[in-house]
Amino acid sequence: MPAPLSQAIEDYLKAIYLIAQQSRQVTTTELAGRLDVAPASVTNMMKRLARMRLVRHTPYHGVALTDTGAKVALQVIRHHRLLELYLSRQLGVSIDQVHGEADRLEHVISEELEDRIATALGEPSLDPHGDPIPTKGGEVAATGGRLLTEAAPGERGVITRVSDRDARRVRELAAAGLLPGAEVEVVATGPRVVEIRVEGQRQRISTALAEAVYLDAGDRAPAA
Amino acid sequence: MPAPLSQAIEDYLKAIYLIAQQSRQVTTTELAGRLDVAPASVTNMMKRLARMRLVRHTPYHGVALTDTGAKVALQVIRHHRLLELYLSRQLGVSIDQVHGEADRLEHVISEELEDRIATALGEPSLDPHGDPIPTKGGEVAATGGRLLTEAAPGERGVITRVSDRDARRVRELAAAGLLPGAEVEVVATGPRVVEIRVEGQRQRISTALAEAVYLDAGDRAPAA
DNA sequence: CCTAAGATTTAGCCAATACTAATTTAGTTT
DNA sequence: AAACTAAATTAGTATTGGCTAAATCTTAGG
Repeated sequence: MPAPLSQAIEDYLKAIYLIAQQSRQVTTTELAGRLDVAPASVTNMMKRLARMRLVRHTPYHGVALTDTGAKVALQVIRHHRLLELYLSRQLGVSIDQVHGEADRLEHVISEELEDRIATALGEPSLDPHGDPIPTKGGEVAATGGRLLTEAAPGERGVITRVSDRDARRVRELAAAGLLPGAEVEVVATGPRVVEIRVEGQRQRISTALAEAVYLDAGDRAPAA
Repeated sequence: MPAPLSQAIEDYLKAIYLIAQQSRQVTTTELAGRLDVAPASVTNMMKRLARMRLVRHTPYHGVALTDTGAKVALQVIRHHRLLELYLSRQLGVSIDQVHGEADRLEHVISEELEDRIATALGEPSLDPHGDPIPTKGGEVAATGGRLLTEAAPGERGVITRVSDRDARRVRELAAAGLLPGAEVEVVATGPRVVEIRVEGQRQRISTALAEAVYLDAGDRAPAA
């Protein structure tokens, strides 16, 4: 079997995967920002990962995961999301904290523990933020849905996903009742603020916050 | 707050604590053996830990934890034993595997998660091997009990503790029904083999195996 | 009381992973 | 097309934590 990969390597691969989902280019700076590391450190690591055939690196033009690299990334993401759900559901860890906790645990759980957690949760397919949990084989369900900020006034839908990147933002979303499953109707949109109705309650939230919320592909028109 | 200590440092402190429980001297070689590391590496680390005031190091004569060092060690051991119990009880991880799993998890769980685990378990005081779980304040119950190998034929007692150092040995103990709570009667002792009755069943086990088993301070004489 | 064996430490080295500062490249602007 | 800017890379350095080989200390036996 191959030598186990370091936590640092797993973090880089995960970050590359997640960035690649949103932009066609995975740049050095983007990675550096995401990992809170100097750009030079990223370049360094990219050369190492390329030598290990975990990424393909075109100097000055970004990196992409190889198949092997993607496998690793998906396995780490599976750990992460299973742990998030487990911590939330079985141990009552609050939704804004599960991400940070899982970021550390994801690197140290065994295959066996991963299986037991998945079984205990009933082989779930979504984490508490609505992100899909990759299968052991590395398949991931597509994440559909439209941005709350891109819905027109009058539209309504059910929240399917919220970004888990920043714990504070998640805490604010939770406080506003904006978590997966909640029903939202857009009342009015402005450049800085969005007015919505959540589970009957009228609310105004900042556009920044609303940008972390995704709705299902549901009705464009309000129900009668 | 102080910078968080590395996993390596935590491992050294834990090992020093555990060795100190059994021998008055904590030697370089003993540590090297326990941590599976070269003796020179231990010396190196001892100097570092001494500079950090986590241990007192008398060159050529061993180390001892400072109060600060002992606090850290006990906190790590608390994590370890809570996790062992949690994994065993809530996730069904087998008793010979919990130790290895906990060895990795112990370094990454937050204070908050520690608390939630302790609460979920009802603030337990013993781990699955019968080792006491230190309190948050760093108190540890004394581990009494006599070695199974030192009991005379005819004596009986309840197993209070088994060594968890080697997974294979624990697996053998589990297979023989020799886990904390089991009632044992010593039938005969020899240099290589011990004959016992466990929960009614006659068994012969190697002395090496029996050396990992501790009985309560109970009856020296067999019940009528 | 001296010496050899065994334990410990020292010296010098390496890999992983990060940093800053300096340089180079790519892409855009005039 | 020259020049500028932003991004990326290179060069050189530090720290952590490990290693081997060589030197040194402790201690038990003779």
